[in-house]
Amino acid sequence: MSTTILDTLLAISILMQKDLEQSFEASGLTASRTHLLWELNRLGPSTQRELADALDVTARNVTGLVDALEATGFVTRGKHPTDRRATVVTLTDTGARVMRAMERDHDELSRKLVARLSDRNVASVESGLSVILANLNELLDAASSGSTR
Amino acid sequence: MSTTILDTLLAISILMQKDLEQSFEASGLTASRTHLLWELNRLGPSTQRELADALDVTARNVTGLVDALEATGFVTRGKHPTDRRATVVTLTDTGARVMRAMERDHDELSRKLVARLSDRNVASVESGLSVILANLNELLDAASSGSTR
DNA sequence: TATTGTTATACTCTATAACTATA
DNA sequence: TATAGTTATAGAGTATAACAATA
Repeated sequence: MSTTILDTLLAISILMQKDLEQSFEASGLTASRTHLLWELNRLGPSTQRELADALDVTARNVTGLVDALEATGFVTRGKHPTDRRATVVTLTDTGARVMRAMERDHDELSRKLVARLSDRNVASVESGLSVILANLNELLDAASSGSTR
Repeated sequence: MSTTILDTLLAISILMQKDLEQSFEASGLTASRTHLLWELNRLGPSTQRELADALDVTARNVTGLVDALEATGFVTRGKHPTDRRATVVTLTDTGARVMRAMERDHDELSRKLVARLSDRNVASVESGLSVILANLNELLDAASSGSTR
């Protein structure tokens, strides 16, 4: 039996992760901490609760990640203007600089990924992958509604 | 700027992992333990050293995974016929049954993934992904030879 | 009463280093 | 000497539960 699209996609997943790791390991970051920084960069200054929701992890988990990122100088904790329970997490200059570098790496990977593919091929892969993504979303929706029923 | 192939592939990676998790979480397995079982199923009865190499983790790590899988009845440890230092890990009947179910889930996902795609589209996505996979391999080879230099 | 974030505790995965038994 | 696997130790990520401060 030949290799399927699923197997190729799984192989691609592993290699993409390895490639992205090289971006953040050089900065002394881990995958989870980078993920938090990525969301923080996307959302702008956020409470830990907002980050917990964005990352889909517990509040306790965010406390640990922010502790580590604060200790290593990537983010700072500040007071929330109106809610005295909440903490506002903000990128430091270092954090913002690292995120800009990461965005550049991301864009570069994006380009290199489709090297040796014609524009027409890129378009057909793009549309095919959109269908696959939609299929996956449907599968997971069906599964979760099934198990919740 | 529109969504790129990289972003779509990253989204697909996450959903594929979520879908596959449902296969093994129901059996009380974790991702790492499932990965070990998957390799063991592929290789047949193996020493822990062979598993460590296949999974690209340390020997210590395999000790822990095999401890857990042995305790929960998925594998057994046996003597190596000629090397008295080595341990041979084998799937139990339960382990083998779970792996057959996992293979069925894998095949089913493989089919459902490309639902609503014509055969011709599947072929063009398949060939496009092969090129992308090759591009990634080249990128990582270049990076590792660069950092080893 | 509900929410935000922390402390307390525990489990899994992972790694390095030192060690035992064997090769 | 080298290898297979274990013990010892440590760090990261994750989770649940109890709690204090605040809403």
